[in-house]
Amino acid sequence: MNLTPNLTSFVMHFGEMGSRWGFNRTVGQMYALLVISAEPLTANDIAETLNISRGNVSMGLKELQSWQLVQLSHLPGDRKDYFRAIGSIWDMAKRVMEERRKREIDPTLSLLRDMLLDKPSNSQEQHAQQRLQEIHDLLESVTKWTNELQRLSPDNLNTLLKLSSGVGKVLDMKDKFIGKEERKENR
Amino acid sequence: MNLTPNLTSFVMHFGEMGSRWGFNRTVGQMYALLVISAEPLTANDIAETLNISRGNVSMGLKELQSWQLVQLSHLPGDRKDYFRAIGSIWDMAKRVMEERRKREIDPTLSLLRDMLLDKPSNSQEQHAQQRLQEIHDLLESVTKWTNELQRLSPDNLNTLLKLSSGVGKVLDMKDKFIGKEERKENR
DNA sequence: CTGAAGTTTCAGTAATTTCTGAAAATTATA
DNA sequence: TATAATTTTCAGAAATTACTGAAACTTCAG
Repeated sequence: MNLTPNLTSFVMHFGEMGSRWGFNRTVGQMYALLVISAEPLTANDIAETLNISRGNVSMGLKELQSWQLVQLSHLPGDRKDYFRAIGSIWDMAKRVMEERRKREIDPTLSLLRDMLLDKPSNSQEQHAQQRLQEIHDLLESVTKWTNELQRLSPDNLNTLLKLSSGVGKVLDMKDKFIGKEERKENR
Repeated sequence: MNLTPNLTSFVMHFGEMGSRWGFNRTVGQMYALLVISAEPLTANDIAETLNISRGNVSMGLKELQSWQLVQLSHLPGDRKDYFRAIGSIWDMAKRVMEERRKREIDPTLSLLRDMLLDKPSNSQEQHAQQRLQEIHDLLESVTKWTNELQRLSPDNLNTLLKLSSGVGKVLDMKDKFIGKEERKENR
């Protein structure tokens, strides 16, 4: 398959970004290609279009499938495996968030839980535990919140994002009007 | 400086996680160490405690300063540079979010804006542009929303997180009660 | 100005991650 | 069952990223 220069540059860019989003360059390229492609593609199509090895494509597709971003399908009378991107772009964002939470937050949270069970054995640990507690609470809030997001439909996610920025403004107002003393109590 | 085994394992763990959060292993370790330490530390303290080279510490501190997570301070009558973690843990979360948005979202958003200005030159581009538009809109929403978050105090951030999960439930209810037809119109 | 105390830089090396491609495995067809 | 079509695996090569440590630089005190 041949891409226009514009689309090629998008695919390449997405590859670079991919590495920041948790998958490697070629996996990013592969996903971008599948997203913009109108029809499902075979692994060979992908390898050819992106100039990467067949083996690499196979591994990349496996990863994209494990992220549930890509789906295998078959054409009648054709033995080859065809792949296409599944879900809306919001679904993909949710998947990425969830995956990142698993990798980036969950392990730390569980380590922190364990550490906070131990009584601090000296003043160094005493001070450290306060800090750890703060981190723990933060991560726990974020986890709860992302769980919540997972359950929402794309429509509702959109609504929520918009509501949130409004609420942010309201909370700001509250701060402006309520006296310092009262605010201190809430800390 | 000598850490208890517990704290050592936390620092090491944070190092591993660091690489997933956008900075490398030793930078993560350095930050963890500074966060749990009651007093500011010198670059030498850090190098010794973590068993890493002095040069590496220097580079790492520079990076942490650029993220505005660590601050240089001086002790009276002492020429050495002391460093400490600044801000609450929420401030650090905000910084990480902002930094990641800059690296992970902004460049893609600006590429997409440019691409969407071009008229699609054939049916392949036609289809692709629809997809790109969706991605663009998503990224733009997320950007607006993170800008909003940046402005909130830790207190209000907390409140907002809690509110959001409530709102999520309400939106769910709406979906349950409103008939399918009506929902379709909103798509 | 000199040198001691401290910090930064950066070329080279080490460690890690990604990619290739040939061989092995799988699956369908005749 | 044999064989042809296709996919997967994985050892090693290539590319990337992180780290070291010696040399260069900065700053200050005498």
